[in-house]
This record gives sequence, structure tokens and C-alpha cells, in this order.
Amino acid sequence: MASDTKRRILDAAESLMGDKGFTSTSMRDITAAAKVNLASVNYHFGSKEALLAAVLERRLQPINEMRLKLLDEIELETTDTEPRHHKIVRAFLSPPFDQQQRLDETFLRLIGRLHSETNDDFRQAFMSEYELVFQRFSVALQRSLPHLTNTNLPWRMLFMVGSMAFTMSWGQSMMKREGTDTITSAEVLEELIAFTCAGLAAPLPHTDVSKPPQLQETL
Amino acid sequence: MASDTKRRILDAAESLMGDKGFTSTSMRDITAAAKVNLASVNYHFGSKEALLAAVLERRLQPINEMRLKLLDEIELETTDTEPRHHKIVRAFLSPPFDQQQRLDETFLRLIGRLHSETNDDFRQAFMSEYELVFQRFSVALQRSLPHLTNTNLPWRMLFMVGSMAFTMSWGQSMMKREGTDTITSAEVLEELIAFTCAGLAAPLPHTDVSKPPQLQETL
DNA sequence: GTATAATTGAAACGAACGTTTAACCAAAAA
DNA sequence: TTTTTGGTTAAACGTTCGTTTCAATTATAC
Repeated sequence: MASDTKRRILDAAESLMGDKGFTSTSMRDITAAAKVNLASVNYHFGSKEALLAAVLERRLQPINEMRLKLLDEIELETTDTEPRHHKIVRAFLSPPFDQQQRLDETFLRLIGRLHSETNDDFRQAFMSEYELVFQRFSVALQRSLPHLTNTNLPWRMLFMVGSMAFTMSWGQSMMKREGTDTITSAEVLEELIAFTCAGLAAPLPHTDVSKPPQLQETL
Repeated sequence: MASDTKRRILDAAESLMGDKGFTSTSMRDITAAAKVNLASVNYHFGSKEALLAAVLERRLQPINEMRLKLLDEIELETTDTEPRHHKIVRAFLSPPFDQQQRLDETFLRLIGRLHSETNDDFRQAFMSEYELVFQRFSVALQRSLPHLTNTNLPWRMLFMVGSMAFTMSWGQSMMKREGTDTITSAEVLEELIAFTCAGLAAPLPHTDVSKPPQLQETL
């Protein structure tokens, strides 16, 4: 078969790196799980870092494509059945939770983890993949929420991504908590969208007045 | 001096692990930066993992203590000058951004990173430290936002923590972005609080009806 | 001052890491 | 049939890892 090996490596790497993180996952872990030879990762991908990039690319690209496609559709619409920024937020948040692929849980955790990677080189690479999406959604959101400015919109979008990434990486742990009612992953997405929409649309805090609202003294 | 060494190790470990992550930071990195002998980490802390626990403890405990103290004060108050859940959210979110300590930036990144650690053992330990805080704030929030239930409140709190952790770990990168207006860290906190309050108070999504609001078909 | 405990120092330990090498194999090209 | 090519295998490479050892040194107690 052409390259069953490559796919097996990608699957194993995605799963293991999602579980234990990039540096804590060894090539020997990966090749053992994929049932391929140790050398084949370097043969097919070049290095461990390049393997991570390939794992990322395989998942992130379809997701970001879908985001842009959904945003395109929204911008073509003339009738609004719900507030426009709700649609925009949904277009951004729903694709990662889309059950198009198997391995969803493991993949979500990987993506969630990657969002928190602070290695500067990696962050640069990750961001460049995201830049266009971030840009397009910024413009769209700013248009439908005119009270947001260059000062606060980027931060609120960061909050949105943070909530999303956290849901991805902690979702599983939350699902199996006692005392918490069970909830489907589609319902979690709806909660996330509701939370984010309200957060983005929140009135501006009044930090510019000399006496901030309350409790500020204790800061 | 009694144990200048311990403090030096803690500082160096905090800084380096915040930068590069736990597994990517070696004991030799740490001891070199702290200008102490390699063996002294094992002598004073026992192991690398125990060192991380100590680093965590030193920062997280005062933060969580402050959170509970602020919450206590709120619950004693009889007059409300702003909506109660705003105060509660502020009590939760402001302590990590409190500039009581130096090394703030590096420490924030470490905390942010730790929130995304998915190693199960570590997550357990981290959570147990958080459990009481989470519990107390759950009750307080539920009381002031009665439309939230066991089904959605834990998730919305997860979103809140996610936004916070993300702000910590990406804040620095955001600050020095071009095209974004500069903003102080206190102002970021205010944005974060505004976003979170609105998100928590958001109306429930209507997932139980057979026909979800919109665009759901494309999911 | 001497004995005792606590801390530091230099060196080494075995294990695990990512990567490379070179022999080997199968199928397509010549 | 021979050659070439793309892929696999087992073994080894040199490095770096966390930890341990034990002698040297410093601080504390008697």
C-alpha cells in the first residue's frame, strides 16, 4: 500500500501528543503505537518537529477553511434571523467540534494544548496559520459590534479563543465530573457560543474615569 | 544565609518553566540560571516534579487565599453598588494580575501554561488545589445568577478560567502586536472582567427545542 | 575548640532521547 | 534479467536527561 505508514504515524502522533504533550512524547512511543519502524518518522517527515507540523496541518487547515467558508456565506446573506455576531461566532467556534473525523477527543486535546504552547518559534508558525482567519473575523465582528475598537476587540477575541481552547483540552475531564449534569458535546458548543457572544457584546468597562467602579482599591 | 539557594532555584525554575515548559526545561538549565550546584535541586526539593509543585504552591496558594478572602468580603456586604456577580468575577480574576510580586510576566505565563497541562496526575494535583475555590465561587455565582444550573454553570466557569489562562499565557505576545492599540495590564483585566460577566450572565441557549436557532444544519 | 549536622561541589551513573547509517527487500523500469 | 527506486529494518551514534554518590566545606551545638 502506498503510504499507510504515513497515516499510521500521523494518527499515533496526534493521539499521543494530545495525551502527553509534544516533548513528553518520544519517537519510540509514536512508532511503537503506529507499529512502524523507528526510522520511518525521519524518513517520511524529516524530524520530530516536522511531524508535529504535519499533524497540525492535517487538522487545522480544514478547520480554518471551513471557518472562512462559513464566514463567506454569512457575509452574502441579506436577511438576518439572529444577531449577526451570533452567526459569526458560530462560524468560528463550530468547525473544531465538527464530528467529521474520528479521533475527535484526542484531536481536540491536541489542538487545545497547541493553543497554549508558548515556544516562540512555534507560536509564530501557529499564528501565521491563524493570521488570515483572525483578520477576517476581526473585521466581520467589528462591523456587527461597532462599539468595539482596536483597543479591545483583539483582546475579546483572545478571550474567545481561550474559552474554546480550554473547552477542548478540559472538556473530557469535565464530562466525567461528579455533581455536574451530563451534557452532549453539541450542547457544550451551544453554551460556548452563548457565553462568547455575550462576552464580545459586553459594554465597555469604564477604566478611563479616575475612580474605577469598585473594589479597584484592593488591586 | 539560611536558604538563599532554595529561593534562587524557585525563581529560576519559575522563569524557565514559564518560558519553555516543564519538560523542556532541564535541571541543568535551572541550576545554571540560579547559579547553584546541579545536585542542590534534588537535595532541597527531592525531584524535578517536586520542584514544580513547590513553584506552583508558592504562587497559587496566595492567589487562591486572596480569592477566598475577597469572596468572604463580598458575602458580608449588604449594599450592592454594582451587580453582585460582577464583584464575584472580579474577586476571582484580579488576584493573579495583582502586582504584589516581581517576575509577574514570567509567572503569569507559567500559570497560564499549567492550566493547559493535560497530564492526568498533574491535573489531579492542580485541581485539588483549586477544588475549594471552584466550589465556593460556584455557589456564589449560582446564587446571583439563578438562571444558571448544574448543567451549564461549571462549563461557563471553565470558559472563564480559559479566558483568564489564555490572557496570562498570550498576554505578552498580544501586547507587542502591531495594529493593536497599547493597553495597560489593568485595562486588560477590566476587559476580561467585562467579557466574563456578560458571558456568565448570558441567556441560556435553546438547544432543547427540536429546531436549533440557525446554521445548525451546517454542523 | 571539638563534634555534629546541614549544605555544597565535582564527577559519575544508567537510561532515554532524536537521528543516522547501512544492509535488506519488494516492485517497477530498463 | 539486470538495474533502479522507494521503502523498511535493526543497530548503533553521540547527547542529554534526572538522579546519585561521596568527599569537601560550612554552619550549628555542645
